[in-house]
Amino acid sequence: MASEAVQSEQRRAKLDELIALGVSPYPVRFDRTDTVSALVARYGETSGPDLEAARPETRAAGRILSMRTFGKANFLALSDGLTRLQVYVRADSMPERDFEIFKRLDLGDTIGVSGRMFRTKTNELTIFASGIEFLAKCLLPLPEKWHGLTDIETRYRQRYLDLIVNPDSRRVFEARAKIVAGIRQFLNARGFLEVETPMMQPIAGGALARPFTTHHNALDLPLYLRIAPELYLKRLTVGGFEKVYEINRNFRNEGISTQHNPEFTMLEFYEAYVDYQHLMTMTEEMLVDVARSVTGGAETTFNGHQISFAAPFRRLSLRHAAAEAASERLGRPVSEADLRNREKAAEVARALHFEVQPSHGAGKIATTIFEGLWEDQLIQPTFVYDFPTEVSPLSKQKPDDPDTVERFEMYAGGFEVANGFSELNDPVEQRRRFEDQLKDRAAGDAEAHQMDEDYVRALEYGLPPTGGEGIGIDRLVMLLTGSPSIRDVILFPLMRPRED
RNA sequence: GGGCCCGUAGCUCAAUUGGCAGAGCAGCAGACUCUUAAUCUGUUGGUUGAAGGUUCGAUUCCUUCCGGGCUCACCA
Repeated sequence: MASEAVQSEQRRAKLDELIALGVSPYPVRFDRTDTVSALVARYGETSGPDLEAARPETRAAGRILSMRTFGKANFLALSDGLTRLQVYVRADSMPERDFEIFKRLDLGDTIGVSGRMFRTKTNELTIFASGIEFLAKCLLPLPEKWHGLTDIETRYRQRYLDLIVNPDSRRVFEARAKIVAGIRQFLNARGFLEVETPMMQPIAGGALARPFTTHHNALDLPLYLRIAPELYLKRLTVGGFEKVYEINRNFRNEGISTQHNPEFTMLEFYEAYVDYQHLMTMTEEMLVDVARSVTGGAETTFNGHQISFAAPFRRLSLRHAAAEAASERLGRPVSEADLRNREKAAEVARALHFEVQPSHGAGKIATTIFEGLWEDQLIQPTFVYDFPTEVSPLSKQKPDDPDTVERFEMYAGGFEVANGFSELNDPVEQRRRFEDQLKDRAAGDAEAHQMDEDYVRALEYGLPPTGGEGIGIDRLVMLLTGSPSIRDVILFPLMRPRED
């Protein structure tokens, strides 16, 4: 029998044999002199004769990912997770005890190898083993060596297995780390201060979304997992931190899709004395900088599209673009003025088969039309700017147009990546906007903003003119790594628990 | 939450119109002193996601449930 349970039994039996030989089954440490990656980096270009002359000694460790045995001459592939290196094992070149260990090894076991570097007859860089130490047992059979692990569900549920056998998966998460590091470097170099603000908040503000709820026992206090750090970061700008940012998790109790995970990572940054125009320029600089650090250039391939982060990004005025697309779709003229008129805008939306709720004003309807007609076509990085005030409770109005705010969203790959605006810093107007939100809330909109008295008070102390922006890190990583699902760029995406 | 699709050995996949559940890898036993998905000989391994139903007979058809994928809605 060789079901999984039986194979596991067989592996355990080999471990018991090692114990009987006096081998420690789970030793505490192995003093390696080099990682496998370091050895390949150092000797990857060194010729066989040069290695024979130098005979460099090493102690390396890793997981066995393949074995080819020939009785007396044996080869195995040792991996440090990042790189593979061949090990040559022969009975007459190591203590008998070490060869007894070797004979009882399974694919997936972790070992330490001491020996010297050389090249085989086929010129492959190899450790000529003079000793083997057993370091950890793999009690379960690994996925197949050639096809790897392709089952999507298993890859997400058992990410460790995915990482062992699928190097491409590992590369995505290495790229993710580079992207985040690149963003920090970019902001730090410009004098931004990284801060941490509450994940648990008495009022879930800063965005329009349903929160997760929790409870603090000692204080008997209902709390929300934050949906955004925005209102806390702006309090810090009131406090005199003129350039702040935070890279951390947000939690939104909404649907799961290829572009949504209930917890996701967001960069938010705020800079005093700048407006949304400045933010757009800065975003172009940041993204091309980060793209270069990951892909080597400004280009990436996503869902079969070649995407370029080279500046300048396309710019579309929301109402203008919505009117233009609606005109084209309906075959009759629709003007921006029409989209500012509630009745006319609603009529256009219905003609386009978009849902219009009684509580929706002209601004919400114009935004719905825009998103419905444009969003999935915005493959190249595009700034959509000048949003209706109605859908932007925290943004500052344009000086000459109170129905429009200085706000933009950046789209790429067919979805929203960033959202930024000139911050509303008039406490009277902010209170009025919150009150509008409360009306929506009373009308049943669970995503409408709550009143935050302390935030209004902070504004009363005076927030300087400030620009602020959020960038969805997961989505940016999707674009820069060519990953079609957000679950491919989150190590442990949320899954429904499975009964084992 | 709605619609469509998927679930067969540890892994990757087959199975004709409803007619004996199979292969490769891994495993096990053996051969082999430079292999590269090593090769060769032999061999183990299945509650076909679960429970019902139709049928002489179900991996196959039907129902329900479980898990997943895509998509729509919500949203970032």
